[in-house]
Amino acid sequence: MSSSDSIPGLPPGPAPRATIADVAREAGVHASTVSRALNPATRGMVTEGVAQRVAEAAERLGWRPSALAAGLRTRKSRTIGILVPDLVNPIFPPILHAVETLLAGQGYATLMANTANDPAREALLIERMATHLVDGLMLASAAAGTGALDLCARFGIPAVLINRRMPAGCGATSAVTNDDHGGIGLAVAHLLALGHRRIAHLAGPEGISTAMDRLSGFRDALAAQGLDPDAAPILHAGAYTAAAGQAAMAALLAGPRFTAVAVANDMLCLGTYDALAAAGLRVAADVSVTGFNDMPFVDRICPALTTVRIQHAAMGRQAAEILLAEMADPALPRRDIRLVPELVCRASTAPPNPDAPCP
Amino acid sequence: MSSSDSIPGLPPGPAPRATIADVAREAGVHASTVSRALNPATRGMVTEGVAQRVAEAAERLGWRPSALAAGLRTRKSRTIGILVPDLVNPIFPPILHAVETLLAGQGYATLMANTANDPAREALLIERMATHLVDGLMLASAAAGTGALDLCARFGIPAVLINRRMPAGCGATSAVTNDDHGGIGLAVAHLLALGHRRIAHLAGPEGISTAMDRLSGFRDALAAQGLDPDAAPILHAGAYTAAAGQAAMAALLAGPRFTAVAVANDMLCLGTYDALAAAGLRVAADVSVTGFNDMPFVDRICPALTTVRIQHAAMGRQAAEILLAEMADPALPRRDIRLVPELVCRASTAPPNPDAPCP
DNA sequence: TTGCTTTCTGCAATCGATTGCACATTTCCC
DNA sequence: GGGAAATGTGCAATCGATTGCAGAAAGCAA
Repeated sequence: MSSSDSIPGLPPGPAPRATIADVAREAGVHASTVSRALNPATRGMVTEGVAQRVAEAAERLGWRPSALAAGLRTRKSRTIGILVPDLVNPIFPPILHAVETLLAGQGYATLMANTANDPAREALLIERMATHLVDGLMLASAAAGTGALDLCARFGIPAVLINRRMPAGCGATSAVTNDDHGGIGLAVAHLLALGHRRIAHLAGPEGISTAMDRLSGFRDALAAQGLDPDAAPILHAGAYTAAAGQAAMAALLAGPRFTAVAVANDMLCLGTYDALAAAGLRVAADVSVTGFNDMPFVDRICPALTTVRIQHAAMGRQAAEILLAEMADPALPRRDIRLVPELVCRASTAPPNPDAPCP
Repeated sequence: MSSSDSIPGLPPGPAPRATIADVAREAGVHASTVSRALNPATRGMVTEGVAQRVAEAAERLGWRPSALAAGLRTRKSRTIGILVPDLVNPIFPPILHAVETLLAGQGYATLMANTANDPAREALLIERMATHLVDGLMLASAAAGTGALDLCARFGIPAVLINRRMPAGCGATSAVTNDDHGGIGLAVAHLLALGHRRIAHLAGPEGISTAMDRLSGFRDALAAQGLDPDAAPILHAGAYTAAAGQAAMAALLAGPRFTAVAVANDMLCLGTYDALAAAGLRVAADVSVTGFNDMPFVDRICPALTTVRIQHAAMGRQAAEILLAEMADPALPRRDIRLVPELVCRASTAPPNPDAPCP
């Protein structure tokens, strides 16, 4: 039944793959004709009957194109690389999924790699992607001070940024990100509307655009309401992880009092919940918490998180489309897409509680 | 500053990549010598001084190997493919992460693709992986009746299965899975110990080994305590999704009464929670629920899920190691690794409540 | 110095598909 | 019916690295 049965008298192992030359022999034409007949783009250069014969021969021999051989000649691998900073953060799988689906539909394979937020590892991975001759690269790992884009430029690899931008003036690369500045404004407006006046900000790691934009958005949103941003407790977490969030929140709690905190990212919120619990404070009842990303499952945690929803799938899709377009025509102007987020109100926010215990 | 500055008088765009021939010219030796000097494995065939000179020339020209050209000749792409059934299910990212990390350490790139549980799509993706000449394939998407392994055999691609096995007698392929049969037994034993006697099973989709093994494990665990498995309410969900879990749980609730349910997978538990809430029943207090996988974040849902923890990272790591070993020596005997799971008791289970409302 | 290894390097073929160019048909038009 | 244009195929070079084989150089013994 299995096609791997070995034929007696022949060496074991699968039959060597048929090449275009085998197909040519089988069909009684030249290899170049086979190539033209089998490639949809050049199929028209060949007589209908010949194309038919070649297709049948190829089918009979079980011929499969070799992306390596074709790529060597055409200098295209039909492969796209994507670098994510932290695969285990659940905001990335939906993005990755959208990217992979769109690219697969266009016949591209996706080389995925995880930088673990490590610039050295990122550089190594970009080199390896270059070695594999990826036709384009999607970077979800952008951060200030890494030479990622320089590397891409040196290798001549078209690139787009996802989710994170580069600091301004860092060369022209298209990016698809969220309106982080405006998004955090939604959260702050919501807290203000609930009556909060002493609002803290648990910011993301410095050097990452999402952190910086949300921080400035936070300050601007306060200022717009006549509040003094410099009076607000603000602290940067060391990383976008629950553990870093817990540590930073504990530190915030040790400072001046506040009744609500706008957190830069949902992952940090998980730690924030832990820190509040450890301090004997209840989320919402004592301290309101807002997140950012609406990552999967935060609607099911306790209490369900009020957060700023971003468009995961649209982000991946658009970035992939832009990359393909720029690969086809490198002269295309670079684009800077900001997807608009929306606030999702759940149970982690409430009006300020004057009786809240002081930690 | 940027290395992509174009030199006046030269055509724009990045400089064409240096080839081994360029390095040879620069170093004053033959291309074959360059190849030997630059390849760690053959480095010894060349005089120290020459190797030095070649290395410097390569450095100066910014030479990068072309995996395509090398692969064409050696028939190895230094690329491994991995097929997951549903990237958005959070049990896969940790597995993927472990695989990617281990493979990257060995110099392999990882081609990732999502089958969306669709056998046709899976076949297409395997073909594409073959086109890209992957050196090996990791399948987390195994299901009965798909020709995935036949395809791999036909293309001569070494493969290992992760998380899901093939039905018995389906050819020899190494697999790294959980002891699903024993794992669900832990959950059932826990429920029995709490005093439950009428225990239902919300099973996974038919045809998937995890579902079938957990089902038989559930029945055997009941039988071992002298309970009649045929009396237990059992229903298969249509897919490993929250929505399918909710639908199946609603259907179970319409049947004979039970005080606890052992659910085949954490994703289904999310839907189970929803269905119970819709029926006016409280998790734990009215109906105890156990899951399987201990996927990320189920410790933070409400109430925290009692579940069977599997070894995500170890699974990915071991599977990758086995694949590499079998690639190096195809004659190696096939292995069938079962990782042992453990029960994690949280808040979704409690002694049976005689006063629970009847839905 | 001769003769025989041992070491190192160069030569050229090779992997499999693509493509510019040339040649051979066929078609068309006057 | 002859010449020009259009169309279809074959030829051979090419992409960039690897590797079996052969020859040159160096080392060593006699």
